[in-house]
This record gives sequence, structure tokens and C-alpha cells, in this order.
Amino acid sequence: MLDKKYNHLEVEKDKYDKWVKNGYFTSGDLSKKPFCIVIPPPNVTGKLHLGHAWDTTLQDIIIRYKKMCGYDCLWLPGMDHAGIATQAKVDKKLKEQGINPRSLTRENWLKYAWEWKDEYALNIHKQWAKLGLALDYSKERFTLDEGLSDAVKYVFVTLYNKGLIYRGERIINWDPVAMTALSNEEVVYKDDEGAFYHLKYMIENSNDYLEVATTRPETLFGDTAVAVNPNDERYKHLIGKNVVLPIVNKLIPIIADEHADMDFGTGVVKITPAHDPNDFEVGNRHNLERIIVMNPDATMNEKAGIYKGLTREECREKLVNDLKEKNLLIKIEKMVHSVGHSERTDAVVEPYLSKQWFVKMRPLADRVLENQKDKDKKVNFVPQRFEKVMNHWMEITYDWCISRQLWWGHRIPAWYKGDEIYVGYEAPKEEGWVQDNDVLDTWFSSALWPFSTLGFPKLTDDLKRYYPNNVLVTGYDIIPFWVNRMTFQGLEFTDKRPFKDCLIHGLIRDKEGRKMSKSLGNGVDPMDVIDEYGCDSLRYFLSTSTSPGMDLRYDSEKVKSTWNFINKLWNASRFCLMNMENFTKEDYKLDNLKDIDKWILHKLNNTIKDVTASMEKYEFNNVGNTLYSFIWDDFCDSYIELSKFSLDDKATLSTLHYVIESILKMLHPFMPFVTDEIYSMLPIHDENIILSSYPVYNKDFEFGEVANNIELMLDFIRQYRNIKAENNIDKSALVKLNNNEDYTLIIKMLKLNIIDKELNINKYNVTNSKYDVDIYFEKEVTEQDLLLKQKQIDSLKSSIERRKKLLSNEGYINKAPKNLVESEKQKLKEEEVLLESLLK
RNA sequence: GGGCGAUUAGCUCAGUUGGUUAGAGCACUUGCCUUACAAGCAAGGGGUCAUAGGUUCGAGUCCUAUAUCGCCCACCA
Repeated sequence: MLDKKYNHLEVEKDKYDKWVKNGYFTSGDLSKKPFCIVIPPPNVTGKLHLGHAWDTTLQDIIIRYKKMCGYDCLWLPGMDHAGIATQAKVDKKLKEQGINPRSLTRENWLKYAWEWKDEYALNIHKQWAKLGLALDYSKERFTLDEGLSDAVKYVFVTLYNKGLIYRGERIINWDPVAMTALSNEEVVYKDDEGAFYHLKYMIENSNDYLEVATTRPETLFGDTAVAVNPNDERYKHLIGKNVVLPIVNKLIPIIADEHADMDFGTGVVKITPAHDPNDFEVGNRHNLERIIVMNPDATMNEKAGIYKGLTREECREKLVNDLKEKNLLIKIEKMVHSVGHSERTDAVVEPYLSKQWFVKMRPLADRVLENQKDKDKKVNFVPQRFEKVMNHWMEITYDWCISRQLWWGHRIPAWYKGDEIYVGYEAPKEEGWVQDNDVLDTWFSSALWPFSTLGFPKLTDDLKRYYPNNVLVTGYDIIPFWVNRMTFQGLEFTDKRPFKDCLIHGLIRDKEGRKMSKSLGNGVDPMDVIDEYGCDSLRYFLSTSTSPGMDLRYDSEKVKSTWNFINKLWNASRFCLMNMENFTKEDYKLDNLKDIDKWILHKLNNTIKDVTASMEKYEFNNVGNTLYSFIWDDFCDSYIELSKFSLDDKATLSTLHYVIESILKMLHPFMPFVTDEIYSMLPIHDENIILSSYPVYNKDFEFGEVANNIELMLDFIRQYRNIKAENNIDKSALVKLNNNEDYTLIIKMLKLNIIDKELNINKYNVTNSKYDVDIYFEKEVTEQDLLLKQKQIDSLKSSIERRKKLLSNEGYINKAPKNLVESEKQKLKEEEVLLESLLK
């Protein structure tokens, strides 16, 4: 027998290992239809946070549901090597041990990195277990494992041979802390306080000058021109002349270029082709020299003369002072402008001229845009609006810088010998070829995840069976990094969308609506929540508290209230089991049903229909609400109470069994542990609830008319209690029944004292369209009672008036659905009867 | 500058193709230790659905503006 109270610690103990050991999560039953989700691989840099818990819970719900619906489900687990993040953590750890990471050889450093990976992978496995995830560990992958590395090489080589990957010298986003190039997506723009420095660039052989405004004076060592707009009357006459570059004292030309905006600043812009992407373009147009003035760690190099060795910031300060002394500084205007920071290290990103590898995006993106026009082939975003986010990215995207100056990642399969480049799977046989030192952007391998994990580039059975994946689940913040790239790589390499559906959820916030972050210290560890309230409570809270695509505020009060709900389920189950100690398979027959049995089965039927429809649409909040009110209001508060008068009846016991069994199954995807526990104690059950089949709508349980009558009875009971409570009528009241309806259950539920004649004491009439009783009671009727009654009469009158008006509206009668009009008429009639009885 | 989302009860949120008098949880009021559950039961109070127009027999829902908050993208010499 179940304990009196739900104990999540007891319930959740040991179950997961059993599930895994028994192979409940293993895919491969070829007799069933396949269904596949690949997990968004978490980084091996730390522990899972609430966002992961949310993301994986949603997937687990889908997988368990589909399993119960008879699919061969593969939920493929795996982790991401997370290049920059992991390398930074490994370096930090080495430094703490007194080891300079850069003093190690690449091979030795990688040994440490793999140790790190193993340690963190173990942690993540423990957390997945605690979350109860139905992952098929036999198919687990890691982005750096052999198979995935093959896929990466294949994709790189193929794109290179098609001309879609190239090596070029471009301005890229340089992270001077991680000392690597970044993609545009890895740059986060923040509004920083800065200044607009107005400098004098003296015109050659003149005492006149051009006023140049810049936010980055320290880059002036790389200036190779100043530009004005060709249509700018102020400067037209100066085009073709030279100015003296301050401090450096060399001549650079004044050029005309559209890039210079007449209305911005002074209309004169200094051109630093090696440190600004726009200037780079200008430089290309005018054939300007590109002078790099910084080292990779963003200190100034020899081009900065006496400033060599200073950081960008130190140089700026000193330089500005020196300019002031030389009377070349006109003014400093404070301003807030947006500055790029590295997503991982938060360092201010330096636009830096550098030789890197790029993916040519235009043709790949166009393919996605074309494919999204075909409703049978497109990725279906849920909610739909996120498709726009992807499409917009595809429209404006430009070439993707994929090389990273790191050790932790897939080494670029390119070899150099002098000016020659060789790209292939293996090093060329001849002597003298040197492999590129760089690795690929982590997202380059993640982009292949939906198919590389299934054996690509080999056309394996798994790839044929489980690709395209059925659905991908992730947060909206990951769309640019990952969803978009999977989509174009999927199309390019498999000619198919990587997944049919893409379910997008929001971000987890704290109770005040702020993002959870380390700096705010408002992060919540899902493992702590599980210890306090149980995994089932956390999962139910995460999956049912918000509609798809919306952010979610973490609120422990809500998790607690979910715990209460599970406790309610626990006790309802306890009630069922208590009364089923001798219940056997032979007893389990849903015939000779009484009206109340028919009523709850009818309700259950509708619940199943609603829940299934919502499950298919990933509307788990609807599922939650529907189940909550069915279980709590209909099953517990009404059916269980009514069933207490017929617990010796096999039909009632069978109904109890059937309903609780169905409830457990529908709840199972949300709360796998507690439903497993209770289900296994039912008199009749399968080996495990996850192997059982999902409830289906049963035509035999359509008992509309009977159900309606029970609703009327419940409605009447509520009315009776209301009048009793509002008027402080106590138990001694006597009741006269005014018609020949069956009052048996009502009498039992309300514990009525029946009399058969009228009395000459205080009386209230309670009635609806089916039942009608008078309550006689000894009590002085106060003014308050009369007031209450008057209030009731007034509201009834206004309601009747409203309905009459509605029903006399020809437009309504003609155009509104018939059943609505009918029920409106019915209700009007009921209210009129009630009003009459009140006025008696 | 472009796009998206939000605005509903004291708080946190639902509200499916327009359909009666807008729901839930928490909080609140009143009465109950009724043998599944007091972390519970019963009954109740509380919202002119951000604002202004429009379409419609009928609008929280559709259309057009506006306001406030938030997010994304682009630009920022």
C-alpha cells in the first residue's frame, strides 16, 4: 500500500538505472515506425542549468509519448566539445596547477583536454539520469569522436571542391583574449561609454586641417587615407591632396568615397583598412595599403612606434595626451556606442585583418530560402513566427569565418607547401607539406549533428531510418548559431531538411524576470530543485507553465504547487488501491455501468481527445491544464466522492481502475517516476508504464445524455451547498423533495434529512431544470440574509434581461450556431424558473 | 532604422479557427480534522482583457493607429 504522503526521494530512487538496464530507451524495433530526436549536445564545460532541464524535459515528453503511441523512438544523446569555452577552462585549470598551457605541445595539451572532457561528460550523464531522460545511450556521440570527425572532413573537403569554402584575407572579429577569430554570431554588441575624438589632420603644405572624428584614435597608425564624400561641397576642392598623419608624420591621400557620410560627424573619416571592415572595403576600392598595428593579444606592434607594447587602451590614453600637447586634438565628445564583445571571453573584439577560412554563404542560404517555400519540405517552426528569424538571417547572411586559432577542435584538413594548398582527407604523400594549425568553429561540426550522429557520410541503416529527424527542440537564442546552420548543411548534404519540426522554447528567467546569470548570482541548480521537490515536480512545472516560444520565470512556489498536485494524484491512487486489494483480472469489466461511471468515462474520453490533440501540437501547457482539472475537479472531487457509495460494485471498481490507469499514462511523459511507481502497483498492468499504450478515445464511452444528467446533479449539489453556506444553515435542516427524480446520490452526498410535508418555518427553495427541493431550517432570518437574497434576485434579473435581448436580436438568431442559440434559450428558461422560486 | 513578442485578478500565467456572464495556480474571506489527501475539503470575493478607433448579430481574440516594457537583427568614422 502507498504511504499517506508522496515522498519524491523514495519514488525517484533507483528507477532510472532499472529503465536503462531493461533497455526501455533502446531504439531499433524495426516492426514499428521510426521516430527520432537528437539532443542539442550540451557543452562539456560545466553542469546543466535549468535551461537544459527545460529543453530536455520537452524532448523527453515527446519521446515517451511517441513510444507509448507505438513508435520506435531514438533519442540520440551526445555532447559538444565547445572549442573556445572548453579550451579556456582547460587553460585556466592548468594555470591553477602552475602549468603554462602554451608551453605544452599540442599533443600533451590535448591529453589534458580529453581528461577534462571525460570528467565533465560523467557529470552530465549523472544529471541526465536525475532528470529521467529516455536517451538511447547505445547511440551516444561526441562531436570530436571518430565518426563525426570523418563527417566534418567530408563536408569540408566537399565544400572546398565545390568552391563553397575558401581561404582569404579579410577583416574578421578577433578575440584578443582567446586569441582566435570569431564568427559574427559570436560577437555580442553592448552599449559602452566611449568618446568621439576630434583630431586635426593637417593638409599638406598648408596651415589648414581636416577635422577627423574617431572613436578609435589608436588605430591611426594604420591610416592610409582620409575619405570625404564625393558630393560634399565642403571638401570637394581637397580631393587628391594629402594630409599629414598625426604623430606618424607621413602623407596620406584625401580620397572621395561614398562611405563617408556627409551628415555624420565632420563628414571626414579616417581609413584604416586593416582594422575596420568598412575601411577594408574602401581600401579595396582605392588600392590602399593595409597596415596592421596590433599584435594578436591587442597590444600595439612596431607600426605604433614608441607606443609599441602598450595595450589598445593604454595607447589610446597616451596618444590622446600627446596629440593634445601637439595641439592636434580639437575636442573629446563623450558618447555611448555599441562595441562588440566576445561571447565567450567578453573581451572587446578587434576587427583584424587576417587570413582565415570561410564558407561562402550565399548559395547555401538561397537553397534554404527556396526550400522553405515548399510546405512539404520545409522546416516547420513551432511557433511559426520563428521561421522569420531564420529566413531573415538567410537573406542577410555573409560569409562564415570557420577557422579558429585553437587546439581543441577539428583540425582543418588543409596542407601547405609554399604557396600551394592541398585540401583532403590525408596529408599529401610527398615531403614538405605542413598542415594548417587551426581548428574549425565548433558550430561547423554541430551543424552536421542531425545526420553526422547517424553515420553520415556513410549511408547507414540508421541514417536511412532516422533521418530527417522528426523534431528538434531548442531555445530561440540558438536559432542563428545552430538551427540555421543545420538547415543549410542538411539541405546541401542530404537534399533534405534536417528535421520536420523545430520546437522553439524561450529562456529561463528568475522570479523577477531577469536572465539567470553568474554575475547576478540568481542561477538555480536544477539538481537542487530535484532534491527539494523531485524531478517530476520540476518537469511538470517546466513543461506546463508557459505557452510555446515564451520565456519562463522560475518560481519555487509553483514547483511546490506541482508537488501538491502530485501528492493529490498519489492520494487518489492510494484510494483506488485501497479498494482494489482483491480486484482481479476477471473483475475488470466495463459493463453494467452506473450513471456516474458513464459520466466519468465520458469525461475521460473527452480529456483523452483534448490531450492527444495538444500533445500532437506540442501544446504541453494545454495538456497540463486539461489533466489538472480533470484529475482534481472531475476525478477526485466528484467521481471519487460519488464512488464511495458503490465501492462493492465491480463496475465502479473497474471504472476507477480504468480512469486512474489512463491518468497515469497521460501523465507519464511529464512525470515518469511517480507514474511508474503507482502504475506498477495497479492490480492489472503491463511490465512497465513506458511499454504500455497511450489511452485512445473510445466510441463506446460516448454517454452524452447520461453525462449531462450527472452534470445537472453536480450542479444542483453545488447550488445547495452554496445556499446552505451563504445562509449559515446547519445540519439540522430538513428537506422536502418536490418531484420524482432520483435523489439517492444527492441525499447521500449532502446527508439530507428528508421530510415529506411542508413546515411552517423558514424555507429556501433550491432548484434547477431537473431537481427541486425546499430546505426548512430554524434560524432567525437577518437583514443580511435578505440583502443576499435580493442581490441574487437582481443579478438573475439582469441576466434574464440580457438573454432576452440577445434572443430577440435577429442577427444572432440567424447567424449564430444553432446549438448556441438553443442553449441560450435553455438557460433563459432555467433562470426564469429559479427567479420564480426565489420570489415565492 | 527593420522585425518580433508582451500588456488579462494583488502576483505568475493560460485563453486553440471570433460565440453566452473571460479561466487556473498562488494569495485573500468564511465554514469544516467528512475514514485517499488539512501540502486537504466545501462555499465565496476579486478583472470596464494597455489606450483610441474600425469590421461584425457578436471582439481578450480580426484590422488600423498609439503608449509602455522586453528581445532579435542591422548601423554606429
